[in-house]
Amino acid sequence: MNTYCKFETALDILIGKWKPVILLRLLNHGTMRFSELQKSIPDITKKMLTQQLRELEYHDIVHREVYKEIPPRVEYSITDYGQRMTPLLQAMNDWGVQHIAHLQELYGDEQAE
Amino acid sequence: MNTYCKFETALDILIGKWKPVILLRLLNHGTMRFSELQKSIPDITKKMLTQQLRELEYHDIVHREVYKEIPPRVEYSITDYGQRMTPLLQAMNDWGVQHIAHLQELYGDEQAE
DNA sequence: AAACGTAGTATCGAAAAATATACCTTAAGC
DNA sequence: GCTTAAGGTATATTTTTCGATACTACGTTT
Repeated sequence: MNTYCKFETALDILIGKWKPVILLRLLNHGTMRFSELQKSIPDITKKMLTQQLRELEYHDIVHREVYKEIPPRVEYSITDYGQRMTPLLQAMNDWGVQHIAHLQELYGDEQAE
Repeated sequence: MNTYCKFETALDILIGKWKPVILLRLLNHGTMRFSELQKSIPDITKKMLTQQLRELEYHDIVHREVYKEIPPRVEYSITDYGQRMTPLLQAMNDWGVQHIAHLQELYGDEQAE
């Protein structure tokens, strides 16, 4: 690890209020259409959902399949490339779980941060 | 990985324009005093540096050692606990490097995102 | 011909985050 | 008794992100 470091790249595609949730939904669920995603994520607006999905699509993490039907149907799924990211997500998750316990140890219940 | 997922925790302590850089400086350099950090990070303001250091300190990633001298001296370093985070940072970094190459492949040089 | 359903886009504004600027404190040195 | 340097705090302003609302397109149903 030197002065030129790119772990921010991984952050970039993960940050934002909604990206983690969207990713989780798609990872657990396989393929989902827009409306399913929206229903499964309370309080997300169409605008946010679209925006975040487009960003994930740009990064080749999410695939967008449009069916030329009326009413329209658009299905989202994790790409093969995106799947290759799951070990990292898992590692981050494990660290996070561990860290919450660590904070607990340090500060007790005073407020769960 | 299920519906209850905490990889956001790892994100939390890493996000922000400056935290990654600060972490890197301290990881590469060992112990640094405030002014050294500030000099080594172009354009960061005192306020930002202080704020980010305090957050890292709260999470037990950074240690702050105050010397009661005049003029004051305060040295920052990565805690032992913080060191245990480096494999994760490394993994994120590796993924990031790889991902930049992937984007290159997909979109060419059109603009480096 | 009006209403419906799906998957959006467009516009505006509020809230949160980042940045800039000025000021404070301490004791030693001039 | 003013200046200097370290390590800040306080306050204001700019920038970015997020959200609320309204609108579009198009076939199908009523």
